[in-house]
Amino acid sequence: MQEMTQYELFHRLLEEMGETGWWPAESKVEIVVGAIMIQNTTAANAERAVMNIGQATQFDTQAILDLPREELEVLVRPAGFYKNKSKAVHSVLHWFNEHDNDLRGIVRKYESHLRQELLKLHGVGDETADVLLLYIFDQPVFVSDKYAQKLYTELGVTGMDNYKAMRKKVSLDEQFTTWEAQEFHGLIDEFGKIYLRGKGNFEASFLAGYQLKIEE
DNA sequence: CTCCTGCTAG
DNA sequence: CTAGCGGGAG
Repeated sequence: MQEMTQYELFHRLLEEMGETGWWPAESKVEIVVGAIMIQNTTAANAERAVMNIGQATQFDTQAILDLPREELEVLVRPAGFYKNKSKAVHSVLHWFNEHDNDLRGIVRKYESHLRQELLKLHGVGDETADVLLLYIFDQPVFVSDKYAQKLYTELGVTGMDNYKAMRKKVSLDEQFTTWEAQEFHGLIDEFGKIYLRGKGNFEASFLAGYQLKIEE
């Protein structure tokens, strides 16, 4: 059993798999839309809905907000949960609009309360809030999605069962830059798609036999 | 805890 | 045919 820190894990993943370029999107609005579409859905289904919305609106905030609810729902449909996700897209973009789409201004205004503010938006829960902090507001946070929970559990970290316990236990090592934190999440998910789906796959991976050391 | 929804890998 | 997705709300 070899021990490694989160930062060492990040570099190991990067060496083995290469840059992921996460979050793959051409604009912040597309990232917001994608972050909501992906909720409990496969990437292929989410991508269809993202493309639908892009074709209809070019990811223009006002164009999306101007869509009648039923039209937006039709575009979202392939990603599933179309009513909730349509509301979620609307609530987040409407909130951005109220702040003149000034993302830096939002960060300055809310500072350390930003996460709590995001959680108030309909359709934004723990994970999506962290995804937005990481890819929209460029803050180096750890996103504990299902793959991260599975990976950390495989690496011997206990108490990964629910988000709050996890957030209390796992925070990124200080040395992570925002870009590294963004890549880290992408790498964990790309790793997860390959090695954390069926059983026995992890044992066959390049991370088998490692223990993750979490700093207190 | 249950429900929300579409899609596909197995 | 069902299990399970890069979750969230009530």
